[in-house]
Amino acid sequence: MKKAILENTGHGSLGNKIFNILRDRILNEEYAKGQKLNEVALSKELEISRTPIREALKQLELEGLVRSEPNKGVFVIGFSHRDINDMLEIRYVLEALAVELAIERINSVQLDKIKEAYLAMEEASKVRDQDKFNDANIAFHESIYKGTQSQYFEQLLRDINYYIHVTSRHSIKQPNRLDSAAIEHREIYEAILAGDKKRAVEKVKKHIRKTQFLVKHYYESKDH
Amino acid sequence: MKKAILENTGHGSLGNKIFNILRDRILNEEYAKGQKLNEVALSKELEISRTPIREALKQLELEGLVRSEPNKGVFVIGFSHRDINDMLEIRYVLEALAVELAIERINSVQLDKIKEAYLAMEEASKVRDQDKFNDANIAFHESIYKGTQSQYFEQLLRDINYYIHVTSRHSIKQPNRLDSAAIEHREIYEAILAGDKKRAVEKVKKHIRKTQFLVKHYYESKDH
DNA sequence: TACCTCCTAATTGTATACAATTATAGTATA
DNA sequence: TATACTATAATTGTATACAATTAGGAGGTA
Repeated sequence: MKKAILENTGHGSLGNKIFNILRDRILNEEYAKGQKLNEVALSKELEISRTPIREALKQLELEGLVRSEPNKGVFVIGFSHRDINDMLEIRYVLEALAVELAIERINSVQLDKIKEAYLAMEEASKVRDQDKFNDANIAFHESIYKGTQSQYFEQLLRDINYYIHVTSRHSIKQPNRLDSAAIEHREIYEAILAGDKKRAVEKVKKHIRKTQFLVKHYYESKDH
Repeated sequence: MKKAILENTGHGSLGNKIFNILRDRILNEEYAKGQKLNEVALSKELEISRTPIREALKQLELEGLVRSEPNKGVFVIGFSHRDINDMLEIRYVLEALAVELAIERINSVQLDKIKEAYLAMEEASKVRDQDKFNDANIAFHESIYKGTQSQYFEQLLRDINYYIHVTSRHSIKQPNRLDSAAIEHREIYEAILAGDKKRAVEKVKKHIRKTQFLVKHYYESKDH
């Protein structure tokens, strides 16, 4: 019964599945800030042993979503609007760097995937399919990360992007945003294809700043 | 007998100690690239159970130093000179961003620690104490990271900095580098103290670029 | 009441046992 | 010889048992 929760959740070991579940819970603020994540309670709830739970908690700790106090337990750190904004600032500089490296190093397969993702975004934009658009959006950026041919870079940006995406996905759900976002991605793709670093960096920066502005605006309007 | 290896190695749980040991081994290239890290072999060598070993391997995986194949094991990824340079590029943009944020947010305690670290560097430079200089250097930068008041930022930059420090520490061991490095840090500190973002960013960038140049030069001369 | 001490229960840390998967080697077959 | 199959060993994944540490409360004392 309860195990259904595990079935549609990522692939790989139980630990990874639990990690995905807990990460989403934290990013969706289902746990209060500072709340302790009890191992046996979680293992009972999810009907598995403590071992995969501990694996997942370790992973969350390294992602910076919980902090672990020796012999005491792990506690939810949570995040503020400022944290989200900081993440976007980090993403701003790193995406710009990534696209520069990608232009130098990307191969044709990865380039095709960018194009594919961009076309999917354009299509999703036309039919107003937010979910499809989001998936294509993620695929677009991850293809750029892969293009850097840097394992570390790829992983780093994927994590940051996921964090931002989950925490601020509501703020981007604006129907008329899809069209402009599609255009922005097209511009980025074309600059990469042309091997024009300067233009690519400029377009990426413009895109991230726009996203940042929307997120910020969303939270400010929510606070008042 | 063998347990002596664990005694001077970090604090906290066994898993963390093992993590530190294995990370240093990988960064010091004591394991060949692609080599498999066998859990029972490691647990026998270090005379502990598999549990802390697995913890450490998980941590290494998230740091991007090993990759894990389901039901097969974890394998050393290793790193190239290009990886080190990529790290320095990432550090270049992130340190610049960090110092900007730090100027906005830093408190007096953290500011004092920067000053303290800078003075220690100057002293170490005078007496040509490389180890003391390195420690102070790390403390200096980590105080800036803390000044951002961003848990995530702090952790991210600490990891990157450690990676760079361990992999390229030989290249920076140049006695006459100490003096100029001390001056560079002094300039950074003074700019932070004055709250001059523009100048601080400029000085940080100059400092990282210089480090990057030395590391690059070192590896290029080693290759030929 | 306030504070200390001790005891017990709860919780985390580590070791071991068991299950599931994968690698290896040997044999049979074409 | 080369290939496919099978049995066995080795290895990882998960569960459970045990050890060490911490939290919380009962009871005593000033």
